[in-house]
Amino acid sequence: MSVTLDYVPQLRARGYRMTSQRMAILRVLHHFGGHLSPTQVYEQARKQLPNLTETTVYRTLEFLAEHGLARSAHMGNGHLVYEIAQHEHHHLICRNCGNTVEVKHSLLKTMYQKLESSSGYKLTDSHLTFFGLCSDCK
Amino acid sequence: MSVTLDYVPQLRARGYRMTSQRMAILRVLHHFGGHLSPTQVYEQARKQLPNLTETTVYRTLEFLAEHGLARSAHMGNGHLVYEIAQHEHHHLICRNCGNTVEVKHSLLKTMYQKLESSSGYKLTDSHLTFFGLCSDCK
DNA sequence: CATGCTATTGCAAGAAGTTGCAATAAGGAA
DNA sequence: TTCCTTATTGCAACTTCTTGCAATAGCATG
Ligand SMILES: [Mn+2]
Ligand SMILES: [Mn+2]
Ligand SMILES: [Zn+2]
Ligand SMILES: [Zn+2]
Repeated sequence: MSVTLDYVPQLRARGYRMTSQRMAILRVLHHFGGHLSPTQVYEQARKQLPNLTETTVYRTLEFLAEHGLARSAHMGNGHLVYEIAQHEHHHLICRNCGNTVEVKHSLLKTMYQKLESSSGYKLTDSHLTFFGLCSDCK
Repeated sequence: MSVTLDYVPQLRARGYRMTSQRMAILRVLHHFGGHLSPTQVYEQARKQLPNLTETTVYRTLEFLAEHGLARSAHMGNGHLVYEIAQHEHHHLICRNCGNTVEVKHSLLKTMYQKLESSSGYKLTDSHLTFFGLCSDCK
């Protein structure tokens, strides 16, 4: 069965609706797997839904991220990219050559706990971007 | 002596120049202390330098961050803010009420080391933004 | 299946951020 | 001081992102 239908109950339960626009965008994110910019999502999703607008893409991506169906990340230039929400992970990018490595969340787990107990906050996000110099560039 | 002049040798050594635009922007960042959006920097700096353009502000802020005189941070909406580079710190923001707390870098130190040894990267950045729910909101 | 409520979308206008290029002005050298 | 190189800026055109509002369409209810 269609991947996107799995999300319907999640939305309904919170009073939201599944629309053709949301389905198309979820399908794009799910199929591509990696990070996509709003414009890239727009280009892809438009193939399925020609009268989709960029406005809706921006609003939908933000909506999906807010409700845990997608994750956003900034890749250094101040622009957000999005991906389908799956396993928790982070990114490490070389400032010089742009090479990127995925970071397991388990590496940050104890730090997250320290942060939570010292601040009283409950951390919700696990999709950070770190910057550094890779072994070749440093 | 003027704060901004202290930066001159740092720039010269790398082949860059100190300009009235850079001075004005550094003065604004230094005087304000906290995070400012490019537009806010523009508004302030323009008081000293009426024919400054927004283009130059964007390019200058990026330049200053790239060379360690300023730090950038994204505050959740995908937009960058800037501040003068001083002590290393991070931020923790409540997704619900927007309340923010400063996080000491020392809390992340051992995690940074783990990350470095497991990835082979040398981490350059210490100005992250974490998201969560504050004690009132969670 | 028809109706009504309201979440969601598209449109239009505007704000924010980017880029190429020619003119300007730091600042090293003579 | 004057000259010269080239880093830096301003301008104009463009792309990306945001917002208010009226029209549309999910979907719950009867
Ligand atoms: Mn990711
Ligand atoms: Mn900060
Ligand atoms: Zn590298
Ligand atoms: Zn809160």
